This record gives sequence, C-alpha cells and structure tokens, in this order.
Amino acid sequence: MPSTTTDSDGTSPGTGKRRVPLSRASVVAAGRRLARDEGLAAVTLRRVAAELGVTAMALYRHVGDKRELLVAMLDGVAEQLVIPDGTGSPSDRLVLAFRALHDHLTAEPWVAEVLRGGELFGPSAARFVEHVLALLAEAGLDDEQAGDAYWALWWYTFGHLSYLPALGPEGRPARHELMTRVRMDDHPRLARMLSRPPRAGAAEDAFVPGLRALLRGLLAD
Amino acid sequence: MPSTTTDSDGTSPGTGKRRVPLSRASVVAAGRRLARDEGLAAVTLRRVAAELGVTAMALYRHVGDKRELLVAMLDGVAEQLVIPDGTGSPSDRLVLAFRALHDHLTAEPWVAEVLRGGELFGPSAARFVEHVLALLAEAGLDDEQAGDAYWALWWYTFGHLSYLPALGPEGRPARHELMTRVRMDDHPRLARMLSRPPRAGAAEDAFVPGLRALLRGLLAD
DNA sequence: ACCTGAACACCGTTCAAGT
DNA sequence: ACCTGAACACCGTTCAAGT
Repeated sequence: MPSTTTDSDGTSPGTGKRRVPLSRASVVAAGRRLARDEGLAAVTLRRVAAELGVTAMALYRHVGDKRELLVAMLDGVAEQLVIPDGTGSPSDRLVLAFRALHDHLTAEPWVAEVLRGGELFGPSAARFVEHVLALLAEAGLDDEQAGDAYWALWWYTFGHLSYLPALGPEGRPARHELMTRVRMDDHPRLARMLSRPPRAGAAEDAFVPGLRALLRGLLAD
Repeated sequence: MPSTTTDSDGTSPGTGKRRVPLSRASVVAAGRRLARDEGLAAVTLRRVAAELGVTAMALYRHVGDKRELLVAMLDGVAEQLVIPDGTGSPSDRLVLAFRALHDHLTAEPWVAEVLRGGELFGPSAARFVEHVLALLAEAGLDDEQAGDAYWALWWYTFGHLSYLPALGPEGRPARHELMTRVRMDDHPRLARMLSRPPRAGAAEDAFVPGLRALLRGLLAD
C-alpha cells in the first residue's frame, strides 16, 4: 500500500527489492546520511526505515531503540576523527587536537545536537580524551587538574559548536528579531556587536584565539 | 468530558471553574512551573493547557506557537537575573557577573535546553551582555576583541551548563555504560578520570577556575 | 472575543501475526 | 529469524463550530 502512495523517498526504494539484507551497519549508515543531508530532525525511525525500503518496526531488530541508533551514529563520527600531532609544545599540540575536533564536528553539525541530548560520547572518542589528558600531564598538570582542564576545554569547544548556527547565516532572522525587540539606546555596545557586519567565518576564526587564551590560563602555574 | 476522565493534574483543575481568565502571563507562568517541576519535556501545549484547566487550542490565542512560549519563558528567567557588581578589577567583576549567570541558570536547568534550541536570548538578557561588554572595554579591549571575548566566555559557560547533567548523578548510568564499552587498558588516564570519585559539586567548583583561566588569557595583551 | 471538538500529519514503541 | 500491520499513547497545529 505505501509503496504506491509515498513518492518522496527518491533513493533506494523504487528499485523494487532490496539488495542488502538490512544490517545494523546499514541502518546506522542510513541514519548518518539522513542527518547529514536533511538534519537531525529528519532522523526518525520511520524515515530511516523508508530510506532502506523497510518498515520502522524492522529497525528494532538491529538497534534496540532510537537512542542506541544515535549513539552508534555518534561513534561512527568519532571513529573517523584523525588526531594530528606535532613536535611543538604541549599547548601547541593541544591546539592542534582541538582544532581537528572542531573542524571534524563542524562538518557534521548534527553531532553537537546529539551530544546535547546528554550523551557523553561513544567509545571511539576515548582515543581523543586519552590523547588530551596525556598532553595535559606532559604540560605538568596532575590527574585532577588535567581532568578539570579537559572539561574546561570541552565546554568551550562544545559551546562554540552549539552556537555556530545561531551566529551563522541561519541565525540571521533570530538576531534581527532580537534587535527590533531590545531597546538598543540603552545597550549601545550590544547594538554595535549585533550590527557589526559578521565577517565571513568570524565564529570559526574566533575559536582558536579563545582556545589559546583558555590554554594559556589553564597551563600557567 | 476530560474533566471527569483525567486525574493526573492535581493543581488548578478540580476546583471546577477557573478563577483567572487566562492571560499570556498565566500561560508563561504555567510553562515555567511545569519546566521547573517536571523538566522541559513536560512542557507540551497540551500539558500546559491542562495545568490551566483549558484545552491546548486555547493557548494559541495568547502565545502564537510553542517557540514563542519558550522564548517568553526564557525572558522571564533573564528578567530575574540580578547582576552583582563590585569595586575590584574588571576581571574580578567579570567573574562575579558570570558566576551569577551560572548560578541563576543552574537553578533552572531547562533554560540551557531551550538555548540549545537555537535561541540567542530574550530582550531581558541584553542587560547582561551590555554589562559584560562594558567591563571588557574597561579592561582595554576594542569592540571587536570584546565581541570575540564575550562569545568565548559564553561558549565556556553554556558548554558547562549543558554538561552538568552528564557529569552529575543523573549521568551516572551513561558514564557506567561507557566504562564497560571502552577498552580501559588502552586508556589509563580516561579510566582514572571516569573512576575518580566525583567529589561533590566538582563540576560547579571547576567552573570558576576555568573561567578565571579563560579571562586571564583573554585579557592578557 | 474567547474557547472547544474533531481532525491532520506526524512521533517512538509494543505486540500479535505473517513468511 | 526476520519482517509487517495495526494499534497505543503521544506530539504541534489548523479550522470550523460553538457561546
């Protein structure tokens, strides 16, 4: 019945029978494709299933529930992260690591959204955390200091990723609405900040200086 | 019909007729009460309406749509923020301001969730931004530097607020699940970080030192 | 003017049933 | 073993109808 009524799923269905017999990997891959192409909101079990030419209930045989699907998607991203390293100071190498993380996650914005859902991270992200903790130790921090510093760096990075949409072109209407509702006479500096032409990639360019500033403060005794 | 079948709304309904004739303010107040007591997920138009002894559709006369309700709730919180100030250095006064913001928002965790939805903030938050920008200027930053510094401070604060649930007792199951799935032999430092007894209020206590570190880096020429 | 009832197009999830 | 159909208990939102 739905095969004749639905017409908005232009990819795999239409070929009639499925080639591959539906595995956990294919479900997760379909989820990632959907998230990348149409945003996290498009990742519903029904949509993912449709993408695979199958009903939503068939997915439960492979993923448990939706949360598990999202975590699996997350872990796929973490797995693909390449952590660059160098021969400079621990601080320089930390900048390198976090910039790589930042760029990697910026390329797939839905990841920040899932992380906001409360997930710490998948197992594959452990590599990154371990790498950062080792560099912080090399810089002279003890276990507890390194732990706190790791979280500070992550909060900064995560906050940045979360606010990219609001600062980018997508956030224009919200910023405009705000400017009309705030009495700008009483807030001259805010008015200047909001009205300043948002130079291309300003938010991205601001990330590294802020990161360096945070590191300078964290690593200073 | 629903007045006899529903029995889970213990507050206003049950008194029979409503006292107050349903205003925008009462709708927003009901939303905040619900968010505070049962979390943001409980704030559905149907639940808010039930709380007021009314149908969901009645709300549309007063709030436009759900997003508008959430922004109005947000603005109520911002309005109640008291920004303390002192006579110390700009840096100390910035710590004072952000700590007040942090404590205020920690008390109502749903706010961070709404902000994650992409809202910059409501008009009432303009006071805070203006205050911070003025202090950054006093510390010697020009408009552009102050703008970047403001965002760095906000990213840090927002990231912290977003991760509080994951680090607190609520996040225990997720942390535990993670520890079982990661090969901890390969990640000794991560293992130590996750297994360390999370001292009471560790995340809260880590906020201010990280904030000071960030400020030190941002205000250094 | 203000509110309601019924409906629409969605969700995640369960469960008995098919092959 | 693997998938489907139908159903349940929800969402936000629209629209004609009531008072």
